[in-house]
Amino acid sequence: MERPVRVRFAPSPTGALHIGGVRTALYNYLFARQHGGKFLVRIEDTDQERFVEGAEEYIYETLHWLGIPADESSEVGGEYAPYRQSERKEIYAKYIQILLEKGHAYYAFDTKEEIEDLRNRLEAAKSTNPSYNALTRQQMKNSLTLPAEEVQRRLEAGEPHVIRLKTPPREEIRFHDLIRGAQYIHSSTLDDKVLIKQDGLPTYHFANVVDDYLMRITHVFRGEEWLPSAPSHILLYQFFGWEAEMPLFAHLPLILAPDGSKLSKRKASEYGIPVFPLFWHNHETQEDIKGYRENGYLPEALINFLALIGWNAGTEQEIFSLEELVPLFKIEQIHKAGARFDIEKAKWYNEHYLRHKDNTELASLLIESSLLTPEGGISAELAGKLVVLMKDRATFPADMWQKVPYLFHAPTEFDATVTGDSKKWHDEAKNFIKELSEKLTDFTQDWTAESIKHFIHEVAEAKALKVGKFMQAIRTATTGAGQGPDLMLILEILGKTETQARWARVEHI
RNA sequence: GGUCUGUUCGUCUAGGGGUUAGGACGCGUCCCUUUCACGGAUGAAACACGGGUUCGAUUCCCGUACGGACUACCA
Repeated sequence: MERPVRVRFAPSPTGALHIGGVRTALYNYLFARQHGGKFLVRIEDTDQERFVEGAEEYIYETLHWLGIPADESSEVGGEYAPYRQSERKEIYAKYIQILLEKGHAYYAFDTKEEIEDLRNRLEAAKSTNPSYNALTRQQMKNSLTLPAEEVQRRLEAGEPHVIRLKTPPREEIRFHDLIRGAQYIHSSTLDDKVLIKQDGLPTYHFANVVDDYLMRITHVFRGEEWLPSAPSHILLYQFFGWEAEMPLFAHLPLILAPDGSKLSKRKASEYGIPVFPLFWHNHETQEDIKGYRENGYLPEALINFLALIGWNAGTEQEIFSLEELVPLFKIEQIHKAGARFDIEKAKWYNEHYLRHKDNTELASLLIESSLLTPEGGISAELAGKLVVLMKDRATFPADMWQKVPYLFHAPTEFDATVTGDSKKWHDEAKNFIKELSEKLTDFTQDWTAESIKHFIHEVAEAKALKVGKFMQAIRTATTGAGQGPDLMLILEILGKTETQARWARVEHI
């Protein structure tokens, strides 16, 4: 009875993948790996009107970037191909026939206007279930109410129609959700879902059940938004006689905006939260939107952060690699309530992984982050030094050069909390800096942080002065900022000539 | 409106009939440090409300309030 675990991530290529979808994919991946099963990606492209060019490639690029690729997909193929629903049309046609023959589905010829009329009437009458359902279908134009000959005639004449699920009027539907436990829903609250649309393609409700069955899916992880329609899916499994092979369901809590509402694109940008994993160009609005990757988030940080939204190992551990997550992930530990997105914590994870990253790797990330900017083409040598200088004070790779503009341009403004403070900025300090610049002419050693430090100390000692008293003044005169990373390393990066020039200018500050 | 679903520090969460209700992010203070940051230490900060059940409820039950999802020939 134990079947090999097979889970699927079933995104719809209607635009860039949403961050919530990324988490769903991650949970699917973790579960599959843990059980030595298969993780598949099935493209749910049955809505031709909403199809967006490039969206499918985007999904795969995201999974590759995060290191959670699919075992079977429309990209790599697999035993149960095709994995694109638009290519499975005949399969659905065959299976809907079974339902039709068994009397669990029926043809409906109603126009959109007629359906809208029905809803308006029912709402006006304060119906508790104002929909096309087991009760109201009696008043509509369908193969249940029309004479068989007329149905036949309409079908042969090619009249537009849909095929609907014949929901039983009074039946308790029960199923077990792995996260929420036992679910009981009365069929009288359901509607007769459209299974096959007028264009001949199936709706999600139908395609998803048929495909999950055919692809031997054992567990369905999907967003909470599917919970209300799950009973209709259960009905489908029952009508097909597939209960024994029905997958177990786990409806994941939603990821919410900081204010507790749905994390929409608009809401997200309002709070400075990226919603997309990668860069996305919206052809409709001509909008370019940066993703987590372009913002400088590391994949391991995103994975760790996402995994902990709505799930917890039950320990006090906060840092998990993908590999660590695999054996630990438990459905029972998935939270029921929606979780608000906390960008500060995401940044903290990024800082953590940044600090633990290999310097060479960081240097190439840094260079990459500068490529399309005026500073572009930061040399490997400079990048290496910047990493040492800035690793501990950066949230994103680009911070390592963006937070030190004075390394690229001499400052024109100087921190007034220093230059305006007579205890920190006085003639003695200015004279000392001036002297440093003059003495630098005779400096012949290698220009390194170490030798520079030695030099400054020597000059100070010769005059019986304490260096500490001038350090902040030197820093401000050099960088314009009263605070920052290691000054000696900054001077080393600046080079002797530039350092001397900046120091020489001290009297004009 | 209806159906479903949820509610522990500001946020993510652990816990579960008797606990000083634990951790993390963020915030405050201190230490380290030439500054800042890192790091370390430390502090403030929560069981939505009302009824039960019970010797005892934050924990179990029922309501209330407040969220959220769904209510398409979209997924």
